Parts: sequence; C-alpha cells; structure tokens
Amino acid sequence: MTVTLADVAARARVSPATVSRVLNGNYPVAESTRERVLRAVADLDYVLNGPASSLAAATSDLVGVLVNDIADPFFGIMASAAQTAIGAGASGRGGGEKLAVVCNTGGSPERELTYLTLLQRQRAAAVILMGGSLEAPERLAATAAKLSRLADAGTRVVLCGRPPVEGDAHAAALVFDHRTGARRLTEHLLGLGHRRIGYVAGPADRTTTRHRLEGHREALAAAGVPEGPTVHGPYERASGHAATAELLARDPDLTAIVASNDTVALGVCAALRERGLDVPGDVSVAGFDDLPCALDAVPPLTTVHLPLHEAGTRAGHLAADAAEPAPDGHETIPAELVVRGSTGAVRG
Amino acid sequence: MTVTLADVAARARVSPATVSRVLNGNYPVAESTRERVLRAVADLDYVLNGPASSLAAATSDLVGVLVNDIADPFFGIMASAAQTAIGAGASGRGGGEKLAVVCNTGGSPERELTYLTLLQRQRAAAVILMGGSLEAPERLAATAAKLSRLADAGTRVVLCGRPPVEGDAHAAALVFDHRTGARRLTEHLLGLGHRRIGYVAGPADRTTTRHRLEGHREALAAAGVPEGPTVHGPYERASGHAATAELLARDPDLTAIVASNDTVALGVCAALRERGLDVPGDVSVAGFDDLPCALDAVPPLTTVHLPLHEAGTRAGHLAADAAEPAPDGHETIPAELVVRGSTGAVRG
DNA sequence: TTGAAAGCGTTACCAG
DNA sequence: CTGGTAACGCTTTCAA
Repeated sequence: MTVTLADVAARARVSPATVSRVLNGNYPVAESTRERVLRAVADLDYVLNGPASSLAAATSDLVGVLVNDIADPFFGIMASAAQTAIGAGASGRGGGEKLAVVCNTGGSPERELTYLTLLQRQRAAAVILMGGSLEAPERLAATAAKLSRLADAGTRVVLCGRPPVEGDAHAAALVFDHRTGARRLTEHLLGLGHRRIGYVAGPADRTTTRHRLEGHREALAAAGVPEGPTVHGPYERASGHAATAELLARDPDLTAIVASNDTVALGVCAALRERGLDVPGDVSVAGFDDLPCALDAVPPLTTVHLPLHEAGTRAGHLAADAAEPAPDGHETIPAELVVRGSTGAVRG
Repeated sequence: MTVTLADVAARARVSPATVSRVLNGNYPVAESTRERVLRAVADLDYVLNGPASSLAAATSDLVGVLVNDIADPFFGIMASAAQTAIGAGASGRGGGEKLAVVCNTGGSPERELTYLTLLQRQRAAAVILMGGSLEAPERLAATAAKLSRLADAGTRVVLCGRPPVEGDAHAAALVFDHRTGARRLTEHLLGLGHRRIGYVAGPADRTTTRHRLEGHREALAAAGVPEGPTVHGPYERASGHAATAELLARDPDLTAIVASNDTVALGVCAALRERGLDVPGDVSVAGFDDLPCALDAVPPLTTVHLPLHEAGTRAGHLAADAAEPAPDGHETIPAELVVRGSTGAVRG
C-alpha cells in the first residue's frame, strides 16, 4: 500500500542502498543517479518511514522540549526560540531538520518523568528541560537518574533555567541569575524609600521560588529592613490577586509589593485597583520575567528582565549540536533590572 | 549495550512474544508470568524501543499539535488542554499514554507542511491543526493534499479553530464562530452610542482576520453606520500600539477601537494612555479571545470569549479517539460577548 | 560510485 | 495461555 524505499529504488533502477544515501545526503552519489532517484521520490510521493529509519540508525531526529506550563508566555518565548534554533541547525538524518516538539509537564515531576521515558523510547536526539524544578530529593534523584541514562544512550541533555543536577556532567546547564535579579529589584524599591514591602512568592519547593526569595531577603538584610509579609502561590494571575488581599490584611501599610512573576504582578495590580488603590501612587508593584505580552498596558512597573529569547536560542543550539557547551557545562544568564517610569517613590 | 526485549524474556524465562504481550497489556497473560516479566523489566531497567515498536506495529503514539505561535497564550491554552485530554485518553501501545507534542509553525505554511511531513514520517497517530490559516489557494491545496494523505495512512486529523478543508471529509473540524462574535462586539459598541469606530485587524489573508472583520462590517451595515478606519497587522502588542497612532491620524474623533485580539488590545490601551487618553472614558477599547492572562489588570474592556480550554479538550479527545466526531465532521464553537464594567458609553 | 545482504528490536500470526 | 518466527523498512558494512 504505502510506498517504500524499495519501490523508489526499483523505479530509479538503483539499489535501495543508493536511495538511502541520496536521501541522507551524507555519502557521495553521482549527480545523474541522484537526480534519477529524486525524480522517483517525487513521482512516487515517497515519504521516509521514520520508525524504520530510526530503528536501523539507532537515533532519531526528535528533540524534546519540556516546559512547566505551555500556556505561560515565559515558556512559550523560550520554546519558540529553541524550536527555531533547532530547525535552523545542521540538517540531520532523514534529509531534513530535526523535529523539535514541546511537551507540557504542568510542573509535575511525574509527567516530566513520563515524557522523559517517552523520549527515551523514541531515542530522541536531545532533550531540553526548561524552567525551575521541584526540590524534593527523591524527585531530583529520579530525574537525575533518568537524565544520565538518556545521556548514556547518546541523547544530548540541556537544562535551561534550571540548576544543574548535582554531580552530573552530562548536561549543559543555562542558569538564570534569579538571585541577583531579585536582589537588585528589592534594592531598587529600598532606594525609592520603601520600608514595608510585601512579597508574593511562587510555589513552595521550586528552585526559582527559592532563589528569587533569597535575593529579596539578601537586599532587605543588607539594608537592615525587616522582612514584610510573604505569601506563596502558583505563577498565575489569580494567585497575585488573592495574595494581595492576604498581604494587605497582614500589613495595611504596605507601600510596595514584589511579585515573583509578571503574570502574578498583573493580578496584584488588578486587586489593588479593585480596592481603589493607585499603582504606583499608593502601592508600588514590581515584577519578574519582563514578559513583553504583559507589561506596558498596566501602570509602570519595575521588573527584572530575563533574556528568554536568547536563552531559548542558546539552548536550541546546544541541543542541535550547533554550538559547543561551556567547558564546565554551566552558563550563567544575567538578570537585568528594568525600570519603567519613575513614580514608584514613597509619598511624602 | 542497551537492554532489549529479548534480554527481558531471557531473564523472565519466557518468550519475547510474551514480554511484548505483557507490556502492551492487550492480550491475556497469566498473572504469575506477568509479574515475573514486570520484575525482569524493573531489574533490567528496560525501556521499550519506540522506533522498533512503531515499525512493527505500523503506528506510533505520537500526536502532533500544530500551532501558529507558541508564545501566544491563545494557543498555549488550547494546546495545554489538548495535551491533557490526549494523555488522559485510552492507554495506547507501548504500555502507556500517547505523546502529544506541540509544533510551532510561526504561521508559516512552509513550516506547517514541513511539520506535517515530519509527523507523516513518524506515522503519527493523530494531528491537530490549531488556529486560522493563510488563504492563499496553492497553500490551501498543498495542505489539503498532505492532510488527506495523512488521513489515508490512518492518521486522525483534527482542525481546531480553522475552517474545514473544501471537500475533505477526513478531518473533524471545530470551528469558532468568529463572525458572530465580532458582530455582537460591534453591536454592543453601537448600542453604547459609538459611531466612529476604528478597527485593528489581524494579518491579511488569514481566515480569522477575515471572519472577524466580516462580522464587524455586518454590524455596521445593519446599523447604517459607515465603516471607520481599519489597519492590518500581526496578532501582537506592537501591532496594536502602532495601529492606534495610525487610526487616530486617520480619524482623531474616534470614540472606540476594536482590536482583533486581546494582545493587540493591550497595545492599543498602552498607546492611548501614552497620549493621555482615558480608557474607556475617551476611547472605548474592545478585544477578542478573552485571554485570562491579559485582561483584568487593564481598564474594563469588552471582549468576545472563545472557550479555548473546552475547544482544546474536545480536539484532544477527537485526536485520541476518545470521542466520536459529529456526523458531518463539523462542530461550531460559539463565541460569547463578555462585558466588563459599564463605562464604555459615549460621553455626553 | 554502486550493489548485496546482514541486521536493528518489536509485533503479530500461527501452532501447540 | 505461551512459544516460534516471519515480517516491518531502512541503514550500513563489505565487496565489487
């Protein structure tokens, strides 16, 4: 029923081996033969059988990109950049590009492991893990074990926005400097005169949550300012909205709120507006991630800019083997303060 | 080096066939044998070889989800829902779930075709095409041809948010009622007294752009109100921002602006604020898509709600064969007007 | 530069 | 309920 390589070979009057060589383009073939084969391919509308090809070659063109939340532009931007970088990379087997596919783990370690197994089944060429991870020890161990098994099987592993696995040299790691970014952000607010600062943290037990919170606390400690109320919640609008009520209940005199994430910051803004509070007149709001899709329609916010596009591109190149990893496997990606407007100073 | 099914069979003292049956769980096996096999699998840390499995079975567990822009939550939300629905569907071959992977076409028909070919290579179990498409005839024909070839090869094809292909009964189509939604939106503005309404349309030649614009014009025509200025641009913030300047230049007395998309609407709001115009006091802004991540931090907007999550879920079920398609293959998904606040009336 | 043939690891059919 | 064994379609030495 379906056209096979042998059919193409017959029509082109060559051996299957020759067709394979033409298709993979990694072997010298006479130009005339080559043309004859390509014409036969076109005539027969032949499509290579991926599974057969992968089986025989013991590798595939699949590159898995695991993200915590595909509905969050934070991941969308990185994934998009990675996918472009991968597709544009060196042409792989099967006469073409690599197939970069995005897998949505929803932040669940179980689903993450499931996807990794699935990709391992497929003999994926590479795997990119994007975003922070849960910090539960057994989970980390399970993931680390799976990753090193993947690496052993020849799958390239790239960590993007996630701390390197302890004692695992297999994976290239691109690490955002959340801590410094968060510290700068809080330093900025302190510089504007704020002394009562609330903090909406991300989900507990996540690396990003911890690192950002640590930076925040560093800044407070250095300035000798006591820590204000802190509330944890998922990286979602609703979370910022609910947290705001909680923070104001705990300290009605807050003059600033730091959100662990832009999406959360938007929720904070909405909640403040509902209460008749002016942003940033009454309460200053600061965010993190600098998502282009979220920010300039709301009052001027100060945020920390993470170069998502660049990070994703770099991850893609590493995954596609189109770039050399750093000697020690780690690369730190700077987080840069972006101040929008200048009305965030404390009144009086 | 790598553990194969035969190794497992040897250790469990059964035949390879039996191991396969245990793993696929679609054949009766004695409980004791079954346990022995599973223990051997665990002991050896065996992972099924996907390509070999797909080759022998002539199908795979891969489901491709093609989206126009993975960085846009519009697609992220639908893709996420679809992925969940697919994973939760009937357990397929290989002892588990289907692998739903999202592919970012960037709205380019070439990349779309490339991905479809790649998925065809992989003998994908299903393909979901999300979002509107370009209307260039040759492109439509090329895509249609590819899709029917996929369908012939046993791949289920689902269209989600894209009009059905002419004369192609292979694909199940979930169609958003953009036209009615857009009509209602403009009717609402007209009801508030607006008579000079600008329109920021999506990219030219896209089905969504055309349908939304048609609905807008229907409402104007029915009310005998002349069409205001219209500007085309991509579905991005920057586009709304730039378009606003253009619209106001063409008609400084606009009292309302309809954006073809929420992301664009945010850009419009930002541009208006920069000009010192109050939203919706001076100019009323209306959006489309009702993205939860975009809307309630800005002034009350009126939008059209598209049930993205529901649509994505439905698409996933259809792709996973966990639901029956409608008899004629089409399903229309309603677009519902959402009015936020009530201050959008024309002044005086 | 090309051809022949030996696998690659599973599945599924046919016996038992 | 279990075992034996042809496919499945391609890649890749090894020769020519």
